[in-house]
Amino acid sequence: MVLKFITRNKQTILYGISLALLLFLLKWLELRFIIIDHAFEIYIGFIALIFTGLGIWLALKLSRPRIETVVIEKEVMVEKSAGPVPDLNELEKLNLSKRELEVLQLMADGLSNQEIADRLFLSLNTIKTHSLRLFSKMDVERRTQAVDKAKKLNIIR
Amino acid sequence: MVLKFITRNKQTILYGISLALLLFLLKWLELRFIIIDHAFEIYIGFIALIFTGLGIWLALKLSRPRIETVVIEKEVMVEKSAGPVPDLNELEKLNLSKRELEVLQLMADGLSNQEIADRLFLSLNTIKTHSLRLFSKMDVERRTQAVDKAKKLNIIR
DNA sequence: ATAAAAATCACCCTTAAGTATGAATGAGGA
DNA sequence: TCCTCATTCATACTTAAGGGTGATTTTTAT
Repeated sequence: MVLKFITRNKQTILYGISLALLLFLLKWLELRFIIIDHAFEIYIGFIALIFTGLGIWLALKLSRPRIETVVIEKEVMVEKSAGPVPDLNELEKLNLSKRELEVLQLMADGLSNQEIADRLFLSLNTIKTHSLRLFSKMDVERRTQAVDKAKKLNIIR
Repeated sequence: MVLKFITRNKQTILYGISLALLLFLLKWLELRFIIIDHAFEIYIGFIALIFTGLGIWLALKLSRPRIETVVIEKEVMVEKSAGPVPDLNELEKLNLSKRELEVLQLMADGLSNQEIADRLFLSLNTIKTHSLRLFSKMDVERRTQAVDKAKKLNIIR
């Protein structure tokens, strides 16, 4: 019972002990500097202890428990929207060339620029230019964004 | 040995040190106010305030927050297709942690590491480590591959 | 209580990706 | 024919991503 209390409040007890030690230190310093008034020191220490306790009590009483919200997503099946294929319209709007679309598809398959270059028997620099024009036309900045957008528009598989 | 003690009781020691600083401050103020004279009530009030604050701080630091679990059901639209959903099995095989999955999802949305870090209030380095572990677990080398694979396994939307 | 796993962050280094600019070539339309 | 555009490639630069190692802290499970 007592042991359990001790283990559970280990830190608080340690705090109390260190406080005691500090008061002793203060006492020692008091002697050193010959600035006296025992009653005053003790009084102050007492006040400090009491109000620390008050603070702790206040905090424990007033603090609202942290609420962890667990969101359970309930899946609801819904028909895949937008009908069969909004492909062609969107694709033409973007005005991508054959090569650019090819590069885009390979990007979506997770290939690096070098791998795309090897696959298409092109230079790495060429792939870079294609991808830059591609990003520009699709109004994105990264291949990951391009792939995401392209998939959402259904212009690639 | 000593080092271990220090690391283990770091918090308590920090409390002790800050308390010591506080007491020194009070000592100094005491000298000041004694010279000014008859500011006793103010002094006491000051101490009371400070130690109440200290107590509150201590309590908030030391007390483990009570956690209330609130379950909210949230309906989410899901595409009907995607076949028989090999989700959970595959997902568990990969043994991804919550964070890793979160990072993966944000990668799939085309965010850069920096943007993911900002979104999750984490360091860029943290995102890097998460993504490295992720790539390792998924047996891929690039974010684009990871996203592609994850989508094929239906472990992300 | 203690071990294990998850999560966080740092530092350093290498490689890939992205940016800017310029230029040559070839096919097809005006 | 002349012009446009797609395609190809280069050089040089900046930034982001990937990779390795180690440390601390928090959470979880035993």
